[in-house]
Amino acid sequence: MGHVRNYTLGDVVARYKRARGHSVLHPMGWDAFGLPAENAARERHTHPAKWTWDNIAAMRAELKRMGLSLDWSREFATCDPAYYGHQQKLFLDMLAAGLVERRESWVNWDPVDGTVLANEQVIDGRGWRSGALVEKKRLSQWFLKITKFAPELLSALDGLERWPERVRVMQANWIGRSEGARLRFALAGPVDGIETVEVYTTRPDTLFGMSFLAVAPEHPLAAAAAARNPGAAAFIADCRRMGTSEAVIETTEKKGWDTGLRVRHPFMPEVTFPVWIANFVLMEYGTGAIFGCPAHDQRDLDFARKYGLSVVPVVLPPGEDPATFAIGNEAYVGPGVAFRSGFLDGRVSPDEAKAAAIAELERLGVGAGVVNWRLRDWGVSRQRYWGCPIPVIHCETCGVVPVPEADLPVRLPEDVTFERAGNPLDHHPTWKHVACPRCGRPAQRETDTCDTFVDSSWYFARYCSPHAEQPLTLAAVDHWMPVDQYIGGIEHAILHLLYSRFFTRAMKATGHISIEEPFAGLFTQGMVTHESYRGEDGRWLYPDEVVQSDDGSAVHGETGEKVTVGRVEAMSKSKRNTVDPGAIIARFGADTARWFILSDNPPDRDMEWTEAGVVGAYRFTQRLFRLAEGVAALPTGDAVPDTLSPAARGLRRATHRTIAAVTEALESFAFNVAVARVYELANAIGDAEKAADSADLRWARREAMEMVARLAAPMMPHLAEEILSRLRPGGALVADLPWPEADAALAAAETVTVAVQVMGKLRGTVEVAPGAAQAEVVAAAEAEPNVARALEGKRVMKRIYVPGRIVNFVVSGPG
RNA sequence: GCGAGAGUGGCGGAACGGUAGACGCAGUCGACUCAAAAUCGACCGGUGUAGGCCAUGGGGGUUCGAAUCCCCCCUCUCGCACCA
Repeated sequence: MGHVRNYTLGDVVARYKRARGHSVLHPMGWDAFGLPAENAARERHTHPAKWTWDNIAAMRAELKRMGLSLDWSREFATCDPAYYGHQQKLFLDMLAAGLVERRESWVNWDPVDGTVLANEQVIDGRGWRSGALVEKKRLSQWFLKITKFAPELLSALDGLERWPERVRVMQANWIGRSEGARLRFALAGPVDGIETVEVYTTRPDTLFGMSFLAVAPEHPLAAAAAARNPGAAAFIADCRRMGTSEAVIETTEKKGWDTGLRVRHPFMPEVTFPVWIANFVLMEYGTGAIFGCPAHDQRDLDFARKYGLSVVPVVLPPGEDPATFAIGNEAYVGPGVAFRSGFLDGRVSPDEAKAAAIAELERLGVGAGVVNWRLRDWGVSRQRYWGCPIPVIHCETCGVVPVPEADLPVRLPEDVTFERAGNPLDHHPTWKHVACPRCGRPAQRETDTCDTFVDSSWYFARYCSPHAEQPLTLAAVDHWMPVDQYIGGIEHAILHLLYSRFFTRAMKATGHISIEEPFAGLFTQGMVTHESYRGEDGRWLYPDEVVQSDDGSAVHGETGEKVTVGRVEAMSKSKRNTVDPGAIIARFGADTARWFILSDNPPDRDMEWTEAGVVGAYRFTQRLFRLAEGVAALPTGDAVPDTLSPAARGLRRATHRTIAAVTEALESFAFNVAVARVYELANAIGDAEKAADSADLRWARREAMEMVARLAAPMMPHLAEEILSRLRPGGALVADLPWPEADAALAAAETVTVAVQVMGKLRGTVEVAPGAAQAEVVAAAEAEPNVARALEGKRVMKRIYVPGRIVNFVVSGPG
């Protein structure tokens, strides 16, 4: 249902923009690789390809029934070699351009299943299937060098004006530009030839407040310590069981191990500090080592308190006395003045003191000011079957050799088994054994496949020329790209959208496209949620198994057992709180489903799917149809009226105001408001039915009814056509008509209601002409009886008048 | 833990810093009906006999005026790099 909502929103935009005269490309495709297909294969002994294609067929049928105005001639699936072969070409071009790199990194390893686990497959540190304690394991992996583009991925965010501000902020924080210093601490005595430890810090101004140095468990110095100290080795082994996800690392209890090694302070060579291994220091960020200043960093403080390390404040907050200022359980991270800091004393922290500290580090030749990025390169290797094969060959003589272009696509073998643990591509009997394209000797294919984020990082551009023999054709992408309106869930705010932004740049660098930013406009929609239900034995129940009993409580429709109604949450198969779109369409029709989806709430929020809401939408479709039949039955041939009775003028005003209001609502994605305006106009037509019949009112009713159909058409296209065909037998299709324009003169108000306040409290309202002079409005306001009573005995100090809106009297006096 | 959002009647929600609750759902009463459904009409935040007062998660602040802007707090949601 989440997809159905997403595509319904897109279809409204597509139909609306088409009516506004735009040439709209509204395609559909399938992001079809990934874990779910492999999980299904393991659990149900079906082939991932069959499972995937069956799902695609079912979903395609569903979308077609929704009446989406999609260009199906451009459809493709990412699991089709006709698609992923082009992706392999892109990969090879990026490899040649130096945008791909092979290096080692850590993965979650399930020692029992003998397989790499996704973070979501690690539950409380254990493999989801085997229950074994997960270990970190080092593997050689492929990386796309997104960090090369970090500066422009950040700066270009400013140009994405039609993106939600929060998404831009999240991406900026994710890229994480920071200015700080890299500096080397000399070890008091070298270990295994290691003489210094390099540290990155954003707070060189607090160096004099140092109390320890900490390295990541994966840091070479940690390994050196482990080699001579079993305790350190055990601590590192313990850290290896923590998993690789940052959320886990950050929420796990902070722990450390004192290696016994010591480093000299760069500004105070005679003073040394202990070197700890800490489980919260990330090898991937900065240099994998930090200096700890507990007084001015909360995490360092927690660590120092736990292990009894010194806490020395060196930044004095404004108004504090240097003699008495002390740190309790909260680090001071605000601005101040450096003290107890040697040559930094008296400098303003952080800015001035930072600059001075960096200058000194540079003078001493032990460090430098640097810009650091939080963004890491994108590891795309997956040790899995159901993904795009990475098109390289490993040869003992030639090393890594790209698959020749003529041999693309590298196809997945179909005869694979999921009975064995590990990657089916790796233990396939023949697939990986090939001759080296360069020297002809026996060699092996890469058995890793691509992260599915790669598949979804360029599909939007492929729609421009979906059948081309190259990945993209410049003429087509130059014509269509960038995507004018992209719609997706907020859960994609960072990864998918950032990868796509990077990939577009990488495609430009390899000559496939001429733009940098793939999505000019972005809208993030909320999830679809539903109540969840459980039977007496705690098993989850589907909504259509549950009925209301006579006393209003929920019971099982067949067995009558009591049902516990759980919280409203995102639809998921595991909780069975899903609704089948096909069944809804069969029962109520596509327009009802679309109307409910759009009317329920603002599209960027989560929507709750309710039976009552669907029924309400269905009733409205019936009501519109009845109204239309009533209007269609009126005698035709009335001329455009020259003068209007009050009833007809009122209806025409409502019609033209509705045109303006619906247009504005659609432009701003306020589809629920657009729906409300259509309801209002329908209500006005209903009222007009009861008024005395006259030629001008008949004309106004026809106009109003036609506009209801045309304004609702992007949302309920089928009924709109039906209504218009009755109003204008043999006439145009709504889909072929331009979007209606409001007549400002007809929409104009005859009087406006001005609210009258006394000291900001509403005391009455007055009706005035739209252009009435201030003096006139204020006089009318003062004359209003209730206002006059409130003003009695008071002195009016000030009269505030906002034309057409409000008068506010500021008074003084008793009471 | 860190980053980003959200919070308004019984429910979904509306509201350029200017009459809080448009519109819909549910509900109550009435009409129609033998009856029910459908449909149509009226009512529908709380409280008070009333003038009124109280109400937009909680607490402060800015302003003639705050759901809207600022600060602190609470709750929920999304993301945290191998779910996509």
